[in-house]
Amino acid sequence: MRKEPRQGRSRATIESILDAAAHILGERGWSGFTTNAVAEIAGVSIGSLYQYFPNKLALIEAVRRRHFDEIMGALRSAADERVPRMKRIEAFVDGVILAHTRYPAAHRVLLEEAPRSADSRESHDEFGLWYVQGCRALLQSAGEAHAAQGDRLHISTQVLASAVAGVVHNAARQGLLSSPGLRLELMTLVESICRNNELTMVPEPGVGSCQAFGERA
Amino acid sequence: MRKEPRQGRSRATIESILDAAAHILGERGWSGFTTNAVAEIAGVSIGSLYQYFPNKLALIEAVRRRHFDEIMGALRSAADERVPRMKRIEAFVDGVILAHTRYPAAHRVLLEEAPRSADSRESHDEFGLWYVQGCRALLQSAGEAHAAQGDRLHISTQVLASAVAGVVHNAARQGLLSSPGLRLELMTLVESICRNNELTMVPEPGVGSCQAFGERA
Amino acid sequence: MRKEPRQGRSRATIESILDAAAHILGERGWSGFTTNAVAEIAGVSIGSLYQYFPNKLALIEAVRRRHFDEIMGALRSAADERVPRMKRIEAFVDGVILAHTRYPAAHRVLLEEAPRSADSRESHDEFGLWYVQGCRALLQSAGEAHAAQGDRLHISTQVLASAVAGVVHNAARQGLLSSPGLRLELMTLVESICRNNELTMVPEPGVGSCQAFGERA
Amino acid sequence: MRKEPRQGRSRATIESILDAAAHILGERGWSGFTTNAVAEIAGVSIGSLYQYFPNKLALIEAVRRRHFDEIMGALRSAADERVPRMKRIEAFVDGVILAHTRYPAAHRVLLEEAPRSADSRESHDEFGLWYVQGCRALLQSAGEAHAAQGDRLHISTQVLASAVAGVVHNAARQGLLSSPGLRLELMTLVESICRNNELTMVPEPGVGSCQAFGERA
DNA sequence: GATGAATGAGCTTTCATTCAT
DNA sequence: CATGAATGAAAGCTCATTCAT
Repeated sequence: MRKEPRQGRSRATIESILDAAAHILGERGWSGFTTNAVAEIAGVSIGSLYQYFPNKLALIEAVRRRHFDEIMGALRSAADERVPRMKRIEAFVDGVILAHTRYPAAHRVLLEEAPRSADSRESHDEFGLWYVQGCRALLQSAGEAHAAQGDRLHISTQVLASAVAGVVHNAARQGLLSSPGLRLELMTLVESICRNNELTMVPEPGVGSCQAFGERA
Repeated sequence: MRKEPRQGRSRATIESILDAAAHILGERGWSGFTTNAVAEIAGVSIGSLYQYFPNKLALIEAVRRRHFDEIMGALRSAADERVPRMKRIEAFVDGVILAHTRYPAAHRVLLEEAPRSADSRESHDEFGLWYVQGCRALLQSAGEAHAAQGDRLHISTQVLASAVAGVVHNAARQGLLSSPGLRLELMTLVESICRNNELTMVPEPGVGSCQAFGERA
Repeated sequence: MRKEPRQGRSRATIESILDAAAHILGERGWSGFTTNAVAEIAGVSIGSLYQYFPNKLALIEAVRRRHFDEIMGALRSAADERVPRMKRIEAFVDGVILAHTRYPAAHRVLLEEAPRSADSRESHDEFGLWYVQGCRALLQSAGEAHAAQGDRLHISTQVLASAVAGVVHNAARQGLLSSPGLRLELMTLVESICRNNELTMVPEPGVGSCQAFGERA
Repeated sequence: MRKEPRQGRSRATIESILDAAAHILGERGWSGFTTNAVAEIAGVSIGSLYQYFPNKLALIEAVRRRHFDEIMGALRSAADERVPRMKRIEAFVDGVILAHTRYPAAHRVLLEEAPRSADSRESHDEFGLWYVQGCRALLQSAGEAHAAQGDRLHISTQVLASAVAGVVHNAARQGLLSSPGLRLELMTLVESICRNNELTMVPEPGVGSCQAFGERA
């Protein structure tokens, strides 16, 4: 951000710019996301937009931050180890779904299409990193002592993170976000990944189908 | 395609253009996908490119077709009902992974970012439709007589399709495509979704944890 | 026009663009009429041009309108039925000549070469229609009660319109626009067509040479 | 022309190229006149076209020559001084109309839109010059001893040439070429210009309305 | 502070022309 | 002789960004 808003009206201006940005991102995709369009939808002049955001990337970075803050909230509420596992998963899924209800399509664009700011490129994306870390925490806390580690944990984490993202973003596109069935299916999915993470470590016959593919290598 | 190649060298030209296109799509994303860049990477003049592809959209449509043909091959080999369920899932997962090894990142861009050709816009994307249909077939054949139907099946299908896509595309980005762990985890994921599709229809106590969320509404 | 100018300087920009456009149209013809050339001559950037005119066609349409407004003024001043016929013809010819003095060659290009905007294509060109209507009015008012009608009038109108256009545009090309002889000859031409329109309806021997070709079919 | 055709088939090739060129010129105008399009319509490869015509300009120059030969034929037949004036005008008008019946719209494009070959630019266009000379000859022969000269003749010639061209080309566009009324009106027009050329030299009261504008300057 | 006019690099696409086959 | 694949300059147009008002 170029300068901090000092008065109330500039804070409102910034807010309307961010809303317009999220709206356009979801509605027209990254290729339809132009600063002029954002300014017009926000009802601000293009000059005002550039008074607060030095360039296009800084603008989506701000939008991204808002979105990710919501996601991270969901992950934090799922990280409380005193709560039983199911409840944690439920909190995670509900939080993630909730975070996508305002601008359903925007988040996928943010995560998949929009380029990362230059500096965070190589050290992985900052926000993406946090999200993955949150997923790993969930896996570890879920599996408690039995949780996998190393490569195995890394892969499970990636699978959990990307499966949830894929399902939620697609559901947003299909208008299925508020469907109870989707919520249920998603919880089952998360739970299944969590449980599989434990099981493959201490394979016990008959517990689940997972052992059908029992790790040999 | 604007015209069929008659001489040998033009066939080679077309092939190199498609390769370059897939390469750039994966490397620079949709916004970095410019016809000039494709021509340059392909080592042909921009004019040659336009001799075979009337416009940018026709070009990605051709790339998309190549990619989707591979995916559909995987789905077809998983559709053989005489083969046991596990084998079918294995064939599907292996086929999907294989289809992403040449240009790992390109397919996500193709599916998520790149705009569809104007005519296939409203009737859903033709290729996307086929992919989803293939997933539904897998679910139905997997669940045999017990398979869910209607809304429930619709959601399960979307979840299967988007979870697999999400995981594979992310794995491609992370360089995990060839990891055996990823393959295993993915098969477990698919199997879990398939099994859950049955179970929630005819819930039997003790079979799986899925009933923990047993449908109430 | 894409947007109305709000500040003074933009009005000047638009004016200079239109002037440059008319200039180039006359100097280099339609094939030499490129938006980049117009912008350069106008002394503005190509981006500024496109801020006011959404595309090339909208630009010439604006130039055309300016030109046609002048022509229509000439026709209107020739439509006053209280004025004697000769005076009306004089007003028409003088008006038409005057309308071509600023950018002598531009108008021919506008009328003959430049493509019409897509929407006015089939319903005949709007401006061309007005011009022809004006010519027909002149013929009818000139011939008073004796004026021809139907097919005959249609042809006379087309001949009047195209002969005047042809002569004036050629005179502009040859630098003869300001020659008094041209003005005289043009008036004679118009008067002759008007008179011929009457005579062939009520052929009286000896009145004019026109009956030499007296209509037989 | 790049090389003279030696065999029969190449003569046929050239003929079909010229026909295609005239066709396209009339149908799509100068901006739609592309060498590739001509080759395609002619049913020849683009390479063959360039074997006979070194460039685009040489091609239209050839088309122009064919057209002008027909026009010049009309003018020649109107130049025979032993024939009475009316007959000469009739021959001219009929010849001009006939010359436009094959590719009605092509000739206007040729005369008005298409650029002249570089060398004939400044010394006026060669063909255009011939046409104007023919018109002057008609005027002089028509007016016999009384014909005007100098500036006066120059202007009359330009008016005659441009009026006829304007009317005929417009008639071609409107599909009026074969209308007997058009032929009649055109002859009257030519005759009127011829007669006016004489009359203004030896003004006699009461003969025609032309003296109403009697030259004062 | 806010505005919006101005900028120009860069994109997609066309088409006259050459030359290997 | 004929073919058509290949070329690339140049066109129309967009949009991130600056800066005078």
